[in-house]
Amino acid sequence: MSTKSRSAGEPAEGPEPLRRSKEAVKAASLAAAYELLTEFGLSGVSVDEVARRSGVAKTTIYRHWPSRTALLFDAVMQFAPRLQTPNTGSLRGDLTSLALGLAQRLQTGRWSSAMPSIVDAAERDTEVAEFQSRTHAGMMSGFGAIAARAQARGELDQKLDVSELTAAIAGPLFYRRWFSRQELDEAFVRGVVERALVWDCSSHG
Amino acid sequence: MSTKSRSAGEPAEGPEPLRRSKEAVKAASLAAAYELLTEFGLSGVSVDEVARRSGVAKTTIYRHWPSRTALLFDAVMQFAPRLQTPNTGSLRGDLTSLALGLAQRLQTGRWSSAMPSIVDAAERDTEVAEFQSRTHAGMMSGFGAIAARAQARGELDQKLDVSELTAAIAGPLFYRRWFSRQELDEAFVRGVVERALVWDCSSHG
DNA sequence: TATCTAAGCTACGGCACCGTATCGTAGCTA
DNA sequence: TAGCTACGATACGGTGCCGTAGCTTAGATA
Repeated sequence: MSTKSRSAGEPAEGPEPLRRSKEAVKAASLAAAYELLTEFGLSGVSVDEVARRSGVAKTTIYRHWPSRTALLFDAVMQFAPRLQTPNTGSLRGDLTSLALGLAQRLQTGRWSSAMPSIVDAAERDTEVAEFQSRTHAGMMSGFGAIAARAQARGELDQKLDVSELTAAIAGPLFYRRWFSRQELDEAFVRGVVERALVWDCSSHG
Repeated sequence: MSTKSRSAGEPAEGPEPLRRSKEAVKAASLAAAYELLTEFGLSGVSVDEVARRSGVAKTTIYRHWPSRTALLFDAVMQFAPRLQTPNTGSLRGDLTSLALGLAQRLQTGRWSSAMPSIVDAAERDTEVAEFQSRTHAGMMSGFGAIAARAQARGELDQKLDVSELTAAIAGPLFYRRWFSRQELDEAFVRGVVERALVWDCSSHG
């Protein structure tokens, strides 16, 4: 009821400054919003609740963001994950590594729990839809990088449509995670990658 | 302000019976709920709005369903679509037809607009999750039927995992519809099916 | 020490929603 | 005609939310 937080993040116990700096306040608000987002989805992020969790006064939050939506955008932006692009030297190795990383994120990442609510919002709000498209493209850019390298090595057909390759691999993973709700084990992921490789390498030649 | 509706569906203008039968009232409520669901997603279905749209008094709605959630379940159940299983005589023909039908539904079906909100709800409510799994399995049962026939004809490896085949085809379609937000043209759909066939037929032999 | 910036608190008006209570009444059936 | 069933209208209590107002005060800076 009295001891307030210390810096970005949870309400800690240090009796430090009862008043936080502008930056600390913004960070704490965003952290709480992020937390709520992953826990309850977009609709679970209310300004009142962010204020409660962060220990930042609601009025203060409104001094930093003009509306709930603005805060939400900032929070989503902040943690939009980007898959890091592996470089194993072979197309098969790269794709397998990337796919396994993606599967990992899908299963354990807190982001994957917030995703459906964003997709849902995008369904009826064009601004969100554009934002989501952009963010998503960024997240999946690893596929493009990998394909480009493979093409440079002559390992992959020059005129292959990267977006098809991406859909062929990410699609089945996403499908299992959110639609059929089956397990995403390593065998499945490797199978998906092999399927994509069979097509791209042998069937075109 | 005064003239009420006629039967199941929209508030029509005929000054017909101001009081509808028990059945008509239930049908009208469900129809309105369905409409709101496809238009605004799960969270857009409020009892007040259902009452407004259907012309059924809120009190009456509560006489038929104990809670908003119960009404929602009924409404979702009612229209959960089931892809009809084609029978063209060949595996390629069947899968292509099924996939094209699915793509069609994804792009034009009102159901596809409600889906993300259900997935989102399933993310944090196990009851919804189970419901969704079941419904989804039913919707995708066509793949199993097709595969079984192909296996009986010896066109398909007996030990193929149908769920992998389903994921390989439905996955990329869903992915494009909701995640990458790209167009789902016929060429893409056919490509996805070919990819699946290449694997299942040649690579195993 | 004086000043100024920005955080904190309490409270509010407005709205949408859930679920219930109360009363009135249409229309069927005995 | 009497009575029963189920719908309709209004209203309410309670909650959660958005965004704002008014005021206080900590802490950095000049």
